[in-house]
Amino acid sequence: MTIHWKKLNPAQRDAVKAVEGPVLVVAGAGTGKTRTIAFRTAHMLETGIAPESILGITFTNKAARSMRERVSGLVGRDTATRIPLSTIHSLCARMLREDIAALGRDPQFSIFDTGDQIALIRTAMAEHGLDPRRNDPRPLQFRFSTVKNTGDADRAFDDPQTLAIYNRYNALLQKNNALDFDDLLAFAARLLRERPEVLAKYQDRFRFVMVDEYQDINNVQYELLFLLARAHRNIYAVGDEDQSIYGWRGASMDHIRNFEKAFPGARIVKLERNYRSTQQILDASNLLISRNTGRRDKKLVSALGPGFAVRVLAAASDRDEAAAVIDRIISEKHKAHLRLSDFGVLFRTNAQSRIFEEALIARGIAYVLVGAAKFYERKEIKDLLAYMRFAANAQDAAALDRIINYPARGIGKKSVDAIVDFAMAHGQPAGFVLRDGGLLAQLPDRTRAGVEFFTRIMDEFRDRSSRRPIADSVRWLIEKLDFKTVLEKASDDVNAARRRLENMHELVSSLVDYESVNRDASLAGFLENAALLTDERESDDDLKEDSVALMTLHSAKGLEFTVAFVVGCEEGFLPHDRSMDTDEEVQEERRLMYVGMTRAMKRLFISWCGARRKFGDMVRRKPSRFLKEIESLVEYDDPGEVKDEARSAYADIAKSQMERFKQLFQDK
DNA sequence: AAATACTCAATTTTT
DNA sequence: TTGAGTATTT
Repeated sequence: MTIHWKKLNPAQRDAVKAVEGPVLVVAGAGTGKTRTIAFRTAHMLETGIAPESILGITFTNKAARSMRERVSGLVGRDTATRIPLSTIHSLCARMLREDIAALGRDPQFSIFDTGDQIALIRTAMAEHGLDPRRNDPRPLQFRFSTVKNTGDADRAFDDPQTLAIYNRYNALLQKNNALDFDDLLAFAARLLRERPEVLAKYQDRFRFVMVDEYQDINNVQYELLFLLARAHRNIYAVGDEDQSIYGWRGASMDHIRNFEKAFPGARIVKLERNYRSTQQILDASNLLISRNTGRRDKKLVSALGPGFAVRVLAAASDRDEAAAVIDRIISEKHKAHLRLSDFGVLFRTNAQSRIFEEALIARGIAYVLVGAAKFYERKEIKDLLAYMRFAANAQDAAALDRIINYPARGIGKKSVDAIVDFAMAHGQPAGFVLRDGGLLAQLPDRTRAGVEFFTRIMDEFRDRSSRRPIADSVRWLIEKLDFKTVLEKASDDVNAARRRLENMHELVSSLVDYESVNRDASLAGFLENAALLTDERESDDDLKEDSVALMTLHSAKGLEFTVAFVVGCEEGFLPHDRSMDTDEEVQEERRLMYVGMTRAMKRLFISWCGARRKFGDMVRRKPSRFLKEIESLVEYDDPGEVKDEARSAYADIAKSQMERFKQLFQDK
């Protein structure tokens, strides 16, 4: 295998050759980031570096997958699979399974997702005299997460009650022998910080550290990476501050901005040649983002020629906006011989999708809602996983709570409380008291029968799961609990029931896959995968059909469309009403718009409307300040052009809107 | 325990 | 307007 250096531009070549020492690659949108990382990896392997020593960190499973695929294409699958390339969460999970005992915790821990966290926080709230029905636990969940990602709970919580709930929440996690997503990082960081021998082991194992999306790391992730790289200083960070859109989740741009300070002598390589979009799209995007302060100066230059100007569609109402966008999709599709999958409609909030969906359905155009209904978040999957979790970790009370009476077997809320109280009183995890004679004696007959049935099922399931194939034991469970009937009863439509059952079997299939690639497959191992795999698994029908993609601006990051629409470009959406109090927030909103704009390859449309229905009633809307900022580089839609395909009503409205649009800007 | 009625809140969501 | 979650009824 040899590197084809000619396939790289000079900046990319520099980035590929930079192997030793700290390197920051500033990779603008569409500048061939993945290609560069893949080539660099191949280059390293060619110089004799062991694949096992190159740690590759991404934030999403999807990114990890695509990275591995690209490297596979260059160095072959056998070598590529040996590279430890994973999300930072799964890296931490693996380190903790190996070494968490050094911190006095059980390596068999469960991983709690947001739903499990909420349940525990509810309990903790109730115990501290805060009624979870009157007080929404979600803001607390959010705050706790932020605290774990930035550190120091004592300072973060002003009132003692919140601090007490936070401490209780963590105690409950420990009782469940569980870690939440943030704990995975926090415990891993603590492990490396407090156990020098463990740190030395990983520093030695991972001689080269490579991090994607460096602009999105938080403080804990930074500490982790810093510790790993401290000794050898081989850290390769790739990112683009202009695409940092997760500040609200604790990501901090300080790290990418202070890279040279953290790693003195660092090399900076800028990738500015863009292979995705035409120049006029980039000009408008560059102009918009140049309004942000404190950024490293960067200007994307297209390798594809000038192309078309960015076009603004102004509509009278939200329905008209949807109609105008769809008219454009139809006319561009014919004009440029495109497929539906060449089009992407990008919006700020999920609620905006509905009106586009309705309009698309009405006109018989296929679409996919990207990011919706994540596979592992579906109820039937979580239920099934809860059985597996409880089998793997009998302390996992959150899982128990989910399944002890599902399918219904006569165990009511009262009885569940009794079980929990009993467990508390005896200082034992709930799962362990289920077969206690003293407890069973207090339960009514029907309930006792239910509990005994549940215990029997769990025993047999656990026993079967300890042998391979594990998939068979899950199939057995689905049969034994008769989920087919249960699901049919629970859903009003037969198709929904069928789909849910199919999803359960889909989970079994992924278990089969897992067992076929992992020699030492275990229930716990599979669960770890599942807990960290919150990606949607695209279903077969999504892949088959040619369809327009609908998604939020956040989920559009990393994607590209021949023709992209950034819709709802109004004050209130961009920037969002809830994110315009501080300049920091507005700048992040601007980056969000920038991410949306740079998704477009050949044509970019930006739309807005003068009135839209919100929470039931019509409200007036004004065009976004961001539109104003790029006004000099956009053209307004000429309704005449789409007349053939469009309803004539649209043409009239658009004409009047165009006038109004200009007026609105003059008002300012 | 399940079905139905009411109340309240509504940004984004890599794991 | 829609939905999630809770309270009330059957």
